[in-house]
Parts: sequence; C-alpha cells; structure tokens
Amino acid sequence: MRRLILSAAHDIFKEKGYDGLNIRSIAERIEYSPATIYLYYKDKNEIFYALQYEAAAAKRDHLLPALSIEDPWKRLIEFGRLYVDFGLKHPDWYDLLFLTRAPMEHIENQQCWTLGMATHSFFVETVQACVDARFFKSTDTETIAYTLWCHAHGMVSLFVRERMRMYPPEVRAELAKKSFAMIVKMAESL
Amino acid sequence: MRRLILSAAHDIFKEKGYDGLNIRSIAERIEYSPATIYLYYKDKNEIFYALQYEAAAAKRDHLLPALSIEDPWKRLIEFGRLYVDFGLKHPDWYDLLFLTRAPMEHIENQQCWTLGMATHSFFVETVQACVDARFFKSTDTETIAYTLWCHAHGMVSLFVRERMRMYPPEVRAELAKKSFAMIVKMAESL
DNA sequence: GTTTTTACTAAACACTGTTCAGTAACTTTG
DNA sequence: CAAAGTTACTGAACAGTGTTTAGTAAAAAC
Repeated sequence: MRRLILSAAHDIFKEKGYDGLNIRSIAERIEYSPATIYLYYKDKNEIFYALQYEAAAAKRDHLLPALSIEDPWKRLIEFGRLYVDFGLKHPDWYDLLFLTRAPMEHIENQQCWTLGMATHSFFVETVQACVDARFFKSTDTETIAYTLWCHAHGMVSLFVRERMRMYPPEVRAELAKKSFAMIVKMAESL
Repeated sequence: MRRLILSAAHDIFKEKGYDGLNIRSIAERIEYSPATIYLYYKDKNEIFYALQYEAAAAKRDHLLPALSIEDPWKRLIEFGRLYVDFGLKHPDWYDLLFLTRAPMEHIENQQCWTLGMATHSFFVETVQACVDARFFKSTDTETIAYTLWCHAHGMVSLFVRERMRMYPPEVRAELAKKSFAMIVKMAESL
C-alpha cells in the first residue's frame, strides 16, 4: 500500500510538478479516501521524504557512468558534467533534492540522506584522488570539492528557479556548457 | 494605503519569514479586513513583487560600497564578497530574490527586475573592465561573469536552503570564506 | 456465534487565497 | 436640503489545502 501511494505520488509529481501534488489528488488516483493515506504515511512530509529518496536514486543512477572511469581527473570532469546534466534534464528532481525549503528537519535520519551522502562522498573522494595524484597545487580537498560543487549547483539552481531571464532561452544551455569548460580550465590551474 | 499594507507585509516577513506571511496576518496587523487588501493589490503575488523590490533595494544598498572602488579587479572582489555577505546575513531577502519559486511570470515588467538588472549590469561591467585591463587571459566577459556568479550563488543557496548539513555549523562560514578566496585565486589565472 | 481486529471512509476542522453582495459614510447634484 | 451617486470598507462565503476523529463494515480469532 505504501508502494501504491508513493507510486501515485511519483506519477503526479512527474505530471503536474510540486504544486500539483496534494493528498487529495493522490487519494483520487489510487481510488481511496484521503484519510486512508494517513494510515500509511504520518503526513505529507513523509511522502516528500520518500519522493526525495526517489530523486536521490535517480540522481545516483544518472551519475553512475562516471564511477567506472579510472583516471581521477577525467572521472571528476565527467561527474560534474553529469551532475549538471541531471539538473538541467530533471529540474523537478533537482529542485526536490536541493532547492525545496520544506522538510529538512529530520532528513538526516532518512534513507535519502544516506544515499545523497554516498554520492557526495564519491565526489569528494574523486577530488581527493586528484589531490593525491598532484593534479592541483592546492591540497585542500574539502575547499576544492565545495568550490566545484558551488559552481555546479549555482548553474543548475539559477536555471531551475528561472533566474536566467536576462539570457535568451536558446543561449542558456550553451552558456552553461561554456561555464563548465571554464571552471574545468580554472581548476586545472588550481 | 498601499504603503501601509506593504510596510506590514515587510514587518511580518522579517519576523515570521515567508511562511508566516499571509493575507489575514497583514489585514490583522493594519486592522482592516482581508478583503480590503484586495482593493489595493490585485493578489498576493503583487505584494510579493513589491517585497522583492524591497529585497532588491536592500541588496543594492549592501553592494553600494563596492561601487566607489576604482581598481576594477579590487572592485570585482569586493562586489563578490559583499554579494555573498548579503546572502549569508539576509537569507530571507536572498531567498525572495533568487530562490522563491512563485511569481516569476511577469517579473520583467516589475521595478524589481529593473533594479536587479542594474545591479547585475554593474557586475558585468566590472568584469568587462577587468577584461579590458587584461586581468584575464580569456576575453569572454559573459562567461566569466556567469561563472563567478554561479559560484557565489551556489554558495549562498546551499547555505540558505540548508544543504550544508554535512559540514558542522561552525565551519560553514569559514568554508565559504576559503572557497571565495579559492575562486578569486582561480580567476586570477583565468 | 460472539468478539476482536483490520481496513477504510464521511464528515468535519483549521487554515489558506479570493470574491461578492451589501453597507455606511461622504460627495455631488438638482 | 433632499436625492442620487461615489467611495471605502467588510461579513460572509467559496474553493482549495493538510489533517483528525468518530464510526462502519468486513474479516479474523476465539
């Protein structure tokens, strides 16, 4: 039953986005009363957590191809490229993971957090591998990882939350590509 | 009357944040009925636009000290520093300006947009001045500006939307500082 | 066959944004 | 001055949220 509810929530989220998702629409889709949902999920936040987990899993799957790249520098680049690609292709998922205000209070206890942290750790480890291989002059792995992440996240969130209106729609993706290339260049001389 | 409503909205927003702000709470504070508000503002979005303008003005004021710096490179650095500083000090304003999903549809017509664009133009012009002064090897002003903006915005939004839980609270500001220094270093060799 | 447990829901509550019919006071007009 | 019109405002409602509670019908256990 939990699966049924979550699956319906998933579908509605994909169809109508965040705003179109509400308890009554889920209930209608699974042909149960709204009250029934509360027998299986404490509140709407819990459904959100579960959806965030789906998003985290989708993100992990999207990044998976980078895992198998031997060379740490190439792996880092591909990881970053795929990260941005995921955000641009699945703005709703990205939004849910990194831009939603709502339910962060006890997220640390959730599977979603574990999954997200695993992906993040992989990223940091790749940066560490680059540091170990003397790809950078700097050895401050944490700051390097954070800096690169900020840039990628900044790009995606400006896009997702539509703060790129000063650029015509058709140049936005191109600009993101150029900026990504630029940060790679910058990182090379770090 | 419009001023009265907006001033109340402003206060409530500062006190209770985005979520505590609703029509009835504004009405209560100014001691009018909720319906009255609709005589002066079309809907809640219009009040939002007005608040966004306040936020944009607050941001401009915060960045003002950078304007008078002669040296373009120093000006750019100080501008960036103040930008991040504004975001960390006034997360609610920053949120309203760059992270709120809601009312972006017709924002281009709003004063807020004009004000925000002016600030943004100043930023791009400063980058252009650096390019003209051969501070960078690259001459792609647009991409440089966008890249720097993405990094700053990424830092602030990860902070504002509380996606830095993997770092202990006390290191977050420090990490931001280090990352800012790092992007400056990176930009120097751009 | 009676009792207990399970699975579910209708109806309500409290809270949103928003609208509309109506009212009381002030202004204009004959 | 009285009638008509205009202005400023509101009570009450509507529709849409998340959520709770009392109750019911069916299945399971005894």
